Amino acid sequence: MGRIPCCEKESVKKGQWTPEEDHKLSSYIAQHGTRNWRLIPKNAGLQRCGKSCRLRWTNYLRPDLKHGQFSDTEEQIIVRLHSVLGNRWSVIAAQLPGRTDNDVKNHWNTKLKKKLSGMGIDPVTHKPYSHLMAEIATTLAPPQVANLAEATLGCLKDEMLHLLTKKHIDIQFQSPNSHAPPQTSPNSYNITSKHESNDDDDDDDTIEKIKLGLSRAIIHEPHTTNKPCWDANMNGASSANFPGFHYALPSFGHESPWSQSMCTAGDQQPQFHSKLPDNDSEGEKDTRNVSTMFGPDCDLWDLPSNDLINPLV
DNA sequence: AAGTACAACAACCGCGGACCG
DNA sequence: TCGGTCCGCGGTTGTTGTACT
Repeated sequence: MGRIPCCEKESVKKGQWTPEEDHKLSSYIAQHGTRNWRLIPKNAGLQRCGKSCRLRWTNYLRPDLKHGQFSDTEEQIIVRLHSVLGNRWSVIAAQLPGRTDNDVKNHWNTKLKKKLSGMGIDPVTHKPYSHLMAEIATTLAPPQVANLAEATLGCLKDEMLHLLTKKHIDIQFQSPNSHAPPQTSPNSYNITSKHESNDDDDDDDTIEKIKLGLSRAIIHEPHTTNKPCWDANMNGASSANFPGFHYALPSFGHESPWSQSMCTAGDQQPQFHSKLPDNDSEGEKDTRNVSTMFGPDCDLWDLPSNDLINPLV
């Protein structure tokens, strides 16, 4: 025996709600409350599924909802809670008055995930990508590590070029030995890009410089110590993308962070920091060590109990 | 001005747990 | 204890608005 449908699918309307429907639903709920969602659409004169009514009310019509932009403080709370709770949007939303789980989820998927990725932080684990790569590397045999490293370089390079040039990119790896397959640890790379237009010389100069810089960065991992130098100074460019909240990204001199971590796997824990908001002041933010907040043994990242609006179970 | 790509938001869907008789 | 029903959650898809070419 299957699950019975929540409503008769044929007779219910779907899609965007009209102002008239909103008014009907709001008026009915103002008078009768939200008991029994199944009956609400029928009694309110709506050709909608009860589920759809509930969603419309909880996500949009409820009078206590905030509809504006998320503040920096709200974003910080989401990131911090997500690092511990994962995708438990309803629990996270419970800490943000006026925000719904749908709001939080959408904001995470459209903005915060990208911000973290842009900072070199994996939005799923909240660890630096370099750290993840190091963890993966410890589980693989050296040849597999080499292949993984090369594949990752390719992905990163593609994405960086795409972001930087916003033009069609066609990248070719070329080994100095033309007979050798590209995956055999090339000593040099030749990056070429196809542009859809050549009418802007200045723009192309810039792009060429970017490509050259990337090529150099990819080719050489020279002259630095094996120890990553985690940047305790929070003024890096990456954090500028996330005002009010800072993961300190590792600084490896001229090396790519992940490649350095591959060489120093298990060697040193990153010491990254986060600026957290004062309870009320947006302007003044204290700095705490995130290793205690995001580490495996963190106690809900030292969050003072009065930071939480609702108890977390 | 038109077409395209992308971002943001709104809504839907299916599942699982809670509740109740 | 069990089955039926309802509600809430999280993932996914659809729609709209905006920027860019």
